[in-house]
Formats: sequence, structure tokens, C-alpha cells
Amino acid sequence: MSLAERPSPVAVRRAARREQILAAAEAIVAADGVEGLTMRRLADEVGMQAPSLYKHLRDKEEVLVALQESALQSMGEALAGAEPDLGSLAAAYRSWALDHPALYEVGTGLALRRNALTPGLESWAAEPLVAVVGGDEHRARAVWAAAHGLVDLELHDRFPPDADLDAAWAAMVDAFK
Amino acid sequence: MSLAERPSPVAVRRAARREQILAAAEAIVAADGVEGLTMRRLADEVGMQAPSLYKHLRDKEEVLVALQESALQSMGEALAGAEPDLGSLAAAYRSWALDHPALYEVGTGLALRRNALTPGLESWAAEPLVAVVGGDEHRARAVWAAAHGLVDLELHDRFPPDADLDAAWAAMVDAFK
DNA sequence: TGGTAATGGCTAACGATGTTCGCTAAAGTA
DNA sequence: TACTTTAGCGAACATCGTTAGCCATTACCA
Repeated sequence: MSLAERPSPVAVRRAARREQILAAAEAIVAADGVEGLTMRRLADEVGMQAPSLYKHLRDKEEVLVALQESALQSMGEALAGAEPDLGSLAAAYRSWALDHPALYEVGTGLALRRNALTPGLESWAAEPLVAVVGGDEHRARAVWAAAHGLVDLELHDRFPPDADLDAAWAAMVDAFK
Repeated sequence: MSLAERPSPVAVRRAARREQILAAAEAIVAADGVEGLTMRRLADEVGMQAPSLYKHLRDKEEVLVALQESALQSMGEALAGAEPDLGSLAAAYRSWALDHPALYEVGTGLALRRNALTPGLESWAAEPLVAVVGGDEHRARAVWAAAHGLVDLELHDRFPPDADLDAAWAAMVDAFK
């Protein structure tokens, strides 16, 4: 850190305000889902008027992209903390998603804005999975997709109410073992 | 069909109007995606004003549910027409989805309104898949989810641009073979 | 230290959205 | 023919994301 690069106090405050807004956005989404996230509601939560948000953010999409990044980050940590076998990873994936259903939706339901995302975050999050299938990227994508599909369908209530989802997950893990 | 059950001409016209509206809705979604489907736009397409739509439909959600049903129907037909092996079914699934991306989104992205749906449609559509995995319902759900996950991630641009998705599909099919 | 520029709030407002209301003319029915 | 139902209409409302314009405070610099 050279002197020239030291961030000015004003920049620090600016960044802190932005973080505060994004944290509030995440809280709203966690509490009330994506459809609960409104610019006015968000502004309210941080104690300002909606138009003032635009002094800190370009538009609502920027909020969603930030949430997407946050989701990827948190999910990646959950996967990294799991035992390095397919069953444990699958379980970690599923429980993270069920614990953060709305954030999961934001994280995976929006088209990925690659250039807006921290470079490498994506592959970093997927890394434990790639490792566990022996480095075969195609297989890794198939497993990832299977897990995502199971979660997505479960979250959207697409399985019959009496479906044994534990068994479905087991079947998936078994297939890729 | 007894005499008493024969639908009156007025009921027939009513139903036809409704069908016309839903067909227009499907066309709009196919052309411009779900976000292009607006009540005013829809009304315009069938030559009326937006409020008049509510003489035929309860609300916009009813339109979406109808589209969901239509998607399930069309997709089920595509699957039923495929060769009864996993590779062919997977290919049929994928190409239907890629041919109808927006309809696919409506069909699978919304929470399923089971009670609003034609009973049995769901399991009918899934039938070819269940058959090909030998009747094991858990395995069938895992395969279904894997296919859905692959399509969903592809449609949302979640795979790296240079990813070989044919290979990913092959890996999935191979795993469940 | 005083003057100037940038920052970060505000209110008002716009256009688009889904939807409700009340009216009316036509169609169907007795 | 008289009544009721139907299916359209325009006006309007609340909510949404967002823009414009204004203003006080803050930061910076001669």
C-alpha cells in the first residue's frame, strides 16, 4: 500500500454506505424473497429516500449483481468446508440452498453477468466439486447441474408432495459415484 | 354427451376467446420472453383494451398457469416422440428447451400450481423418463433434475462460454446409464 | 480562513405495470 | 317486447424503477 493508494476517508465512508445498502438488500431478500426487494423498501431500511440510493448505485440490477456475487461467495465457502466426497458436497450444496432459498434464486436464477463479477469467483466456488470428480470438467458440470436441478425443482415445489427427495439425492450421488 | 351437457353457443364463443388470448400470450412469450408479456400488450394483440382481459381471466397469473400447462403438454409430447433410451430422451429434452427457451422458463421457473393444473399431466409428461430408468422413481427424479439443471444453467448463461455442453450432457447420460 | 466545488440527501414527478370501477351497447332469453 | 347478462370501453389507482432539480453540508485549496 503506497501513500498514493491509501483510500481517502471520504472514499471509505462512501464504500461503507454502499456496503450497508447491500447488506440491507441481502437481509430483505432473506426475509421476504426477491419480490420483497424494492428500491423504496431498501431505502427505507437504510434510512433514506429511494432516489438517494442512486447516488450509491447505478440501478437495481447492480444490487442484484452484488447479491449474486455474495451468494456465490457464501455458497463457495459452504462447499469448501464440506468433506471432500461427493455425498458430503451434495449435502452441503442442498442445505446451503435450503437455508438461503431466496439468495439461491438470485444467485442462480439471474443470467450471470460475468464481466461484473469478481474474476475467478465462479471457478473458485466450483473447485471442490471439480476436485471430487477427479478433475473431469464435463462430469463436474453434469454433477453441478444435477445438484442445481434438484434444488431448483425442490424450491419451486415441482416434486410431488410425497416425493422422497433424500432418495432422489442419493440416486444422483450414486449415479456419479 | 347428453343434450343437457351440450355447451351453449355463447359458452363456445367465450371459450374460443379465452383460447385466442392464451395463444396470443404464448406467441408474445415466444417472441419477447416472459418480461415482454404485459396485460396491455396482450390486450393489444387480441384487439381489446387491457381491462377487458379481466372479463376472460382472473389475473395475469392465470395466464401464466395456462402457459405452464401448455409448456408441460408440448414438452411431454416431445419426450413421448423420442426413442426410448436415455440418450435420445436427454437430447429431446434439451432441444425442446432450447427451441422454446421462454416457454421453458415459464413452465419450470414458476412454482407449480398443482391444483390449477390438469391432474395427471405432470406424471404423464415424465412417464417416458420413468420408463427408461426402469421404473425407479428416485432415479427418475435425479435424471429429470439433472436434465433440468443442465438446461437451466445453459439458458441462464451460467456455463463458461467455451464449455463443451455436449460433453457435459454426455457425462450426465453416461452417469445414469 | 474564505471561497468554491463536490457530495449526498431531499421532493416532485414520469412512465410502465397490474388491476378495479362504473358505464354502455349489444346479445341472449323469457 | 322487456329484461338480464355479457363484453367491451375509458378513467383511475397503487406500486414500481428511475430522473430531474434543488439544497445543505462537507471537503479541498489559494
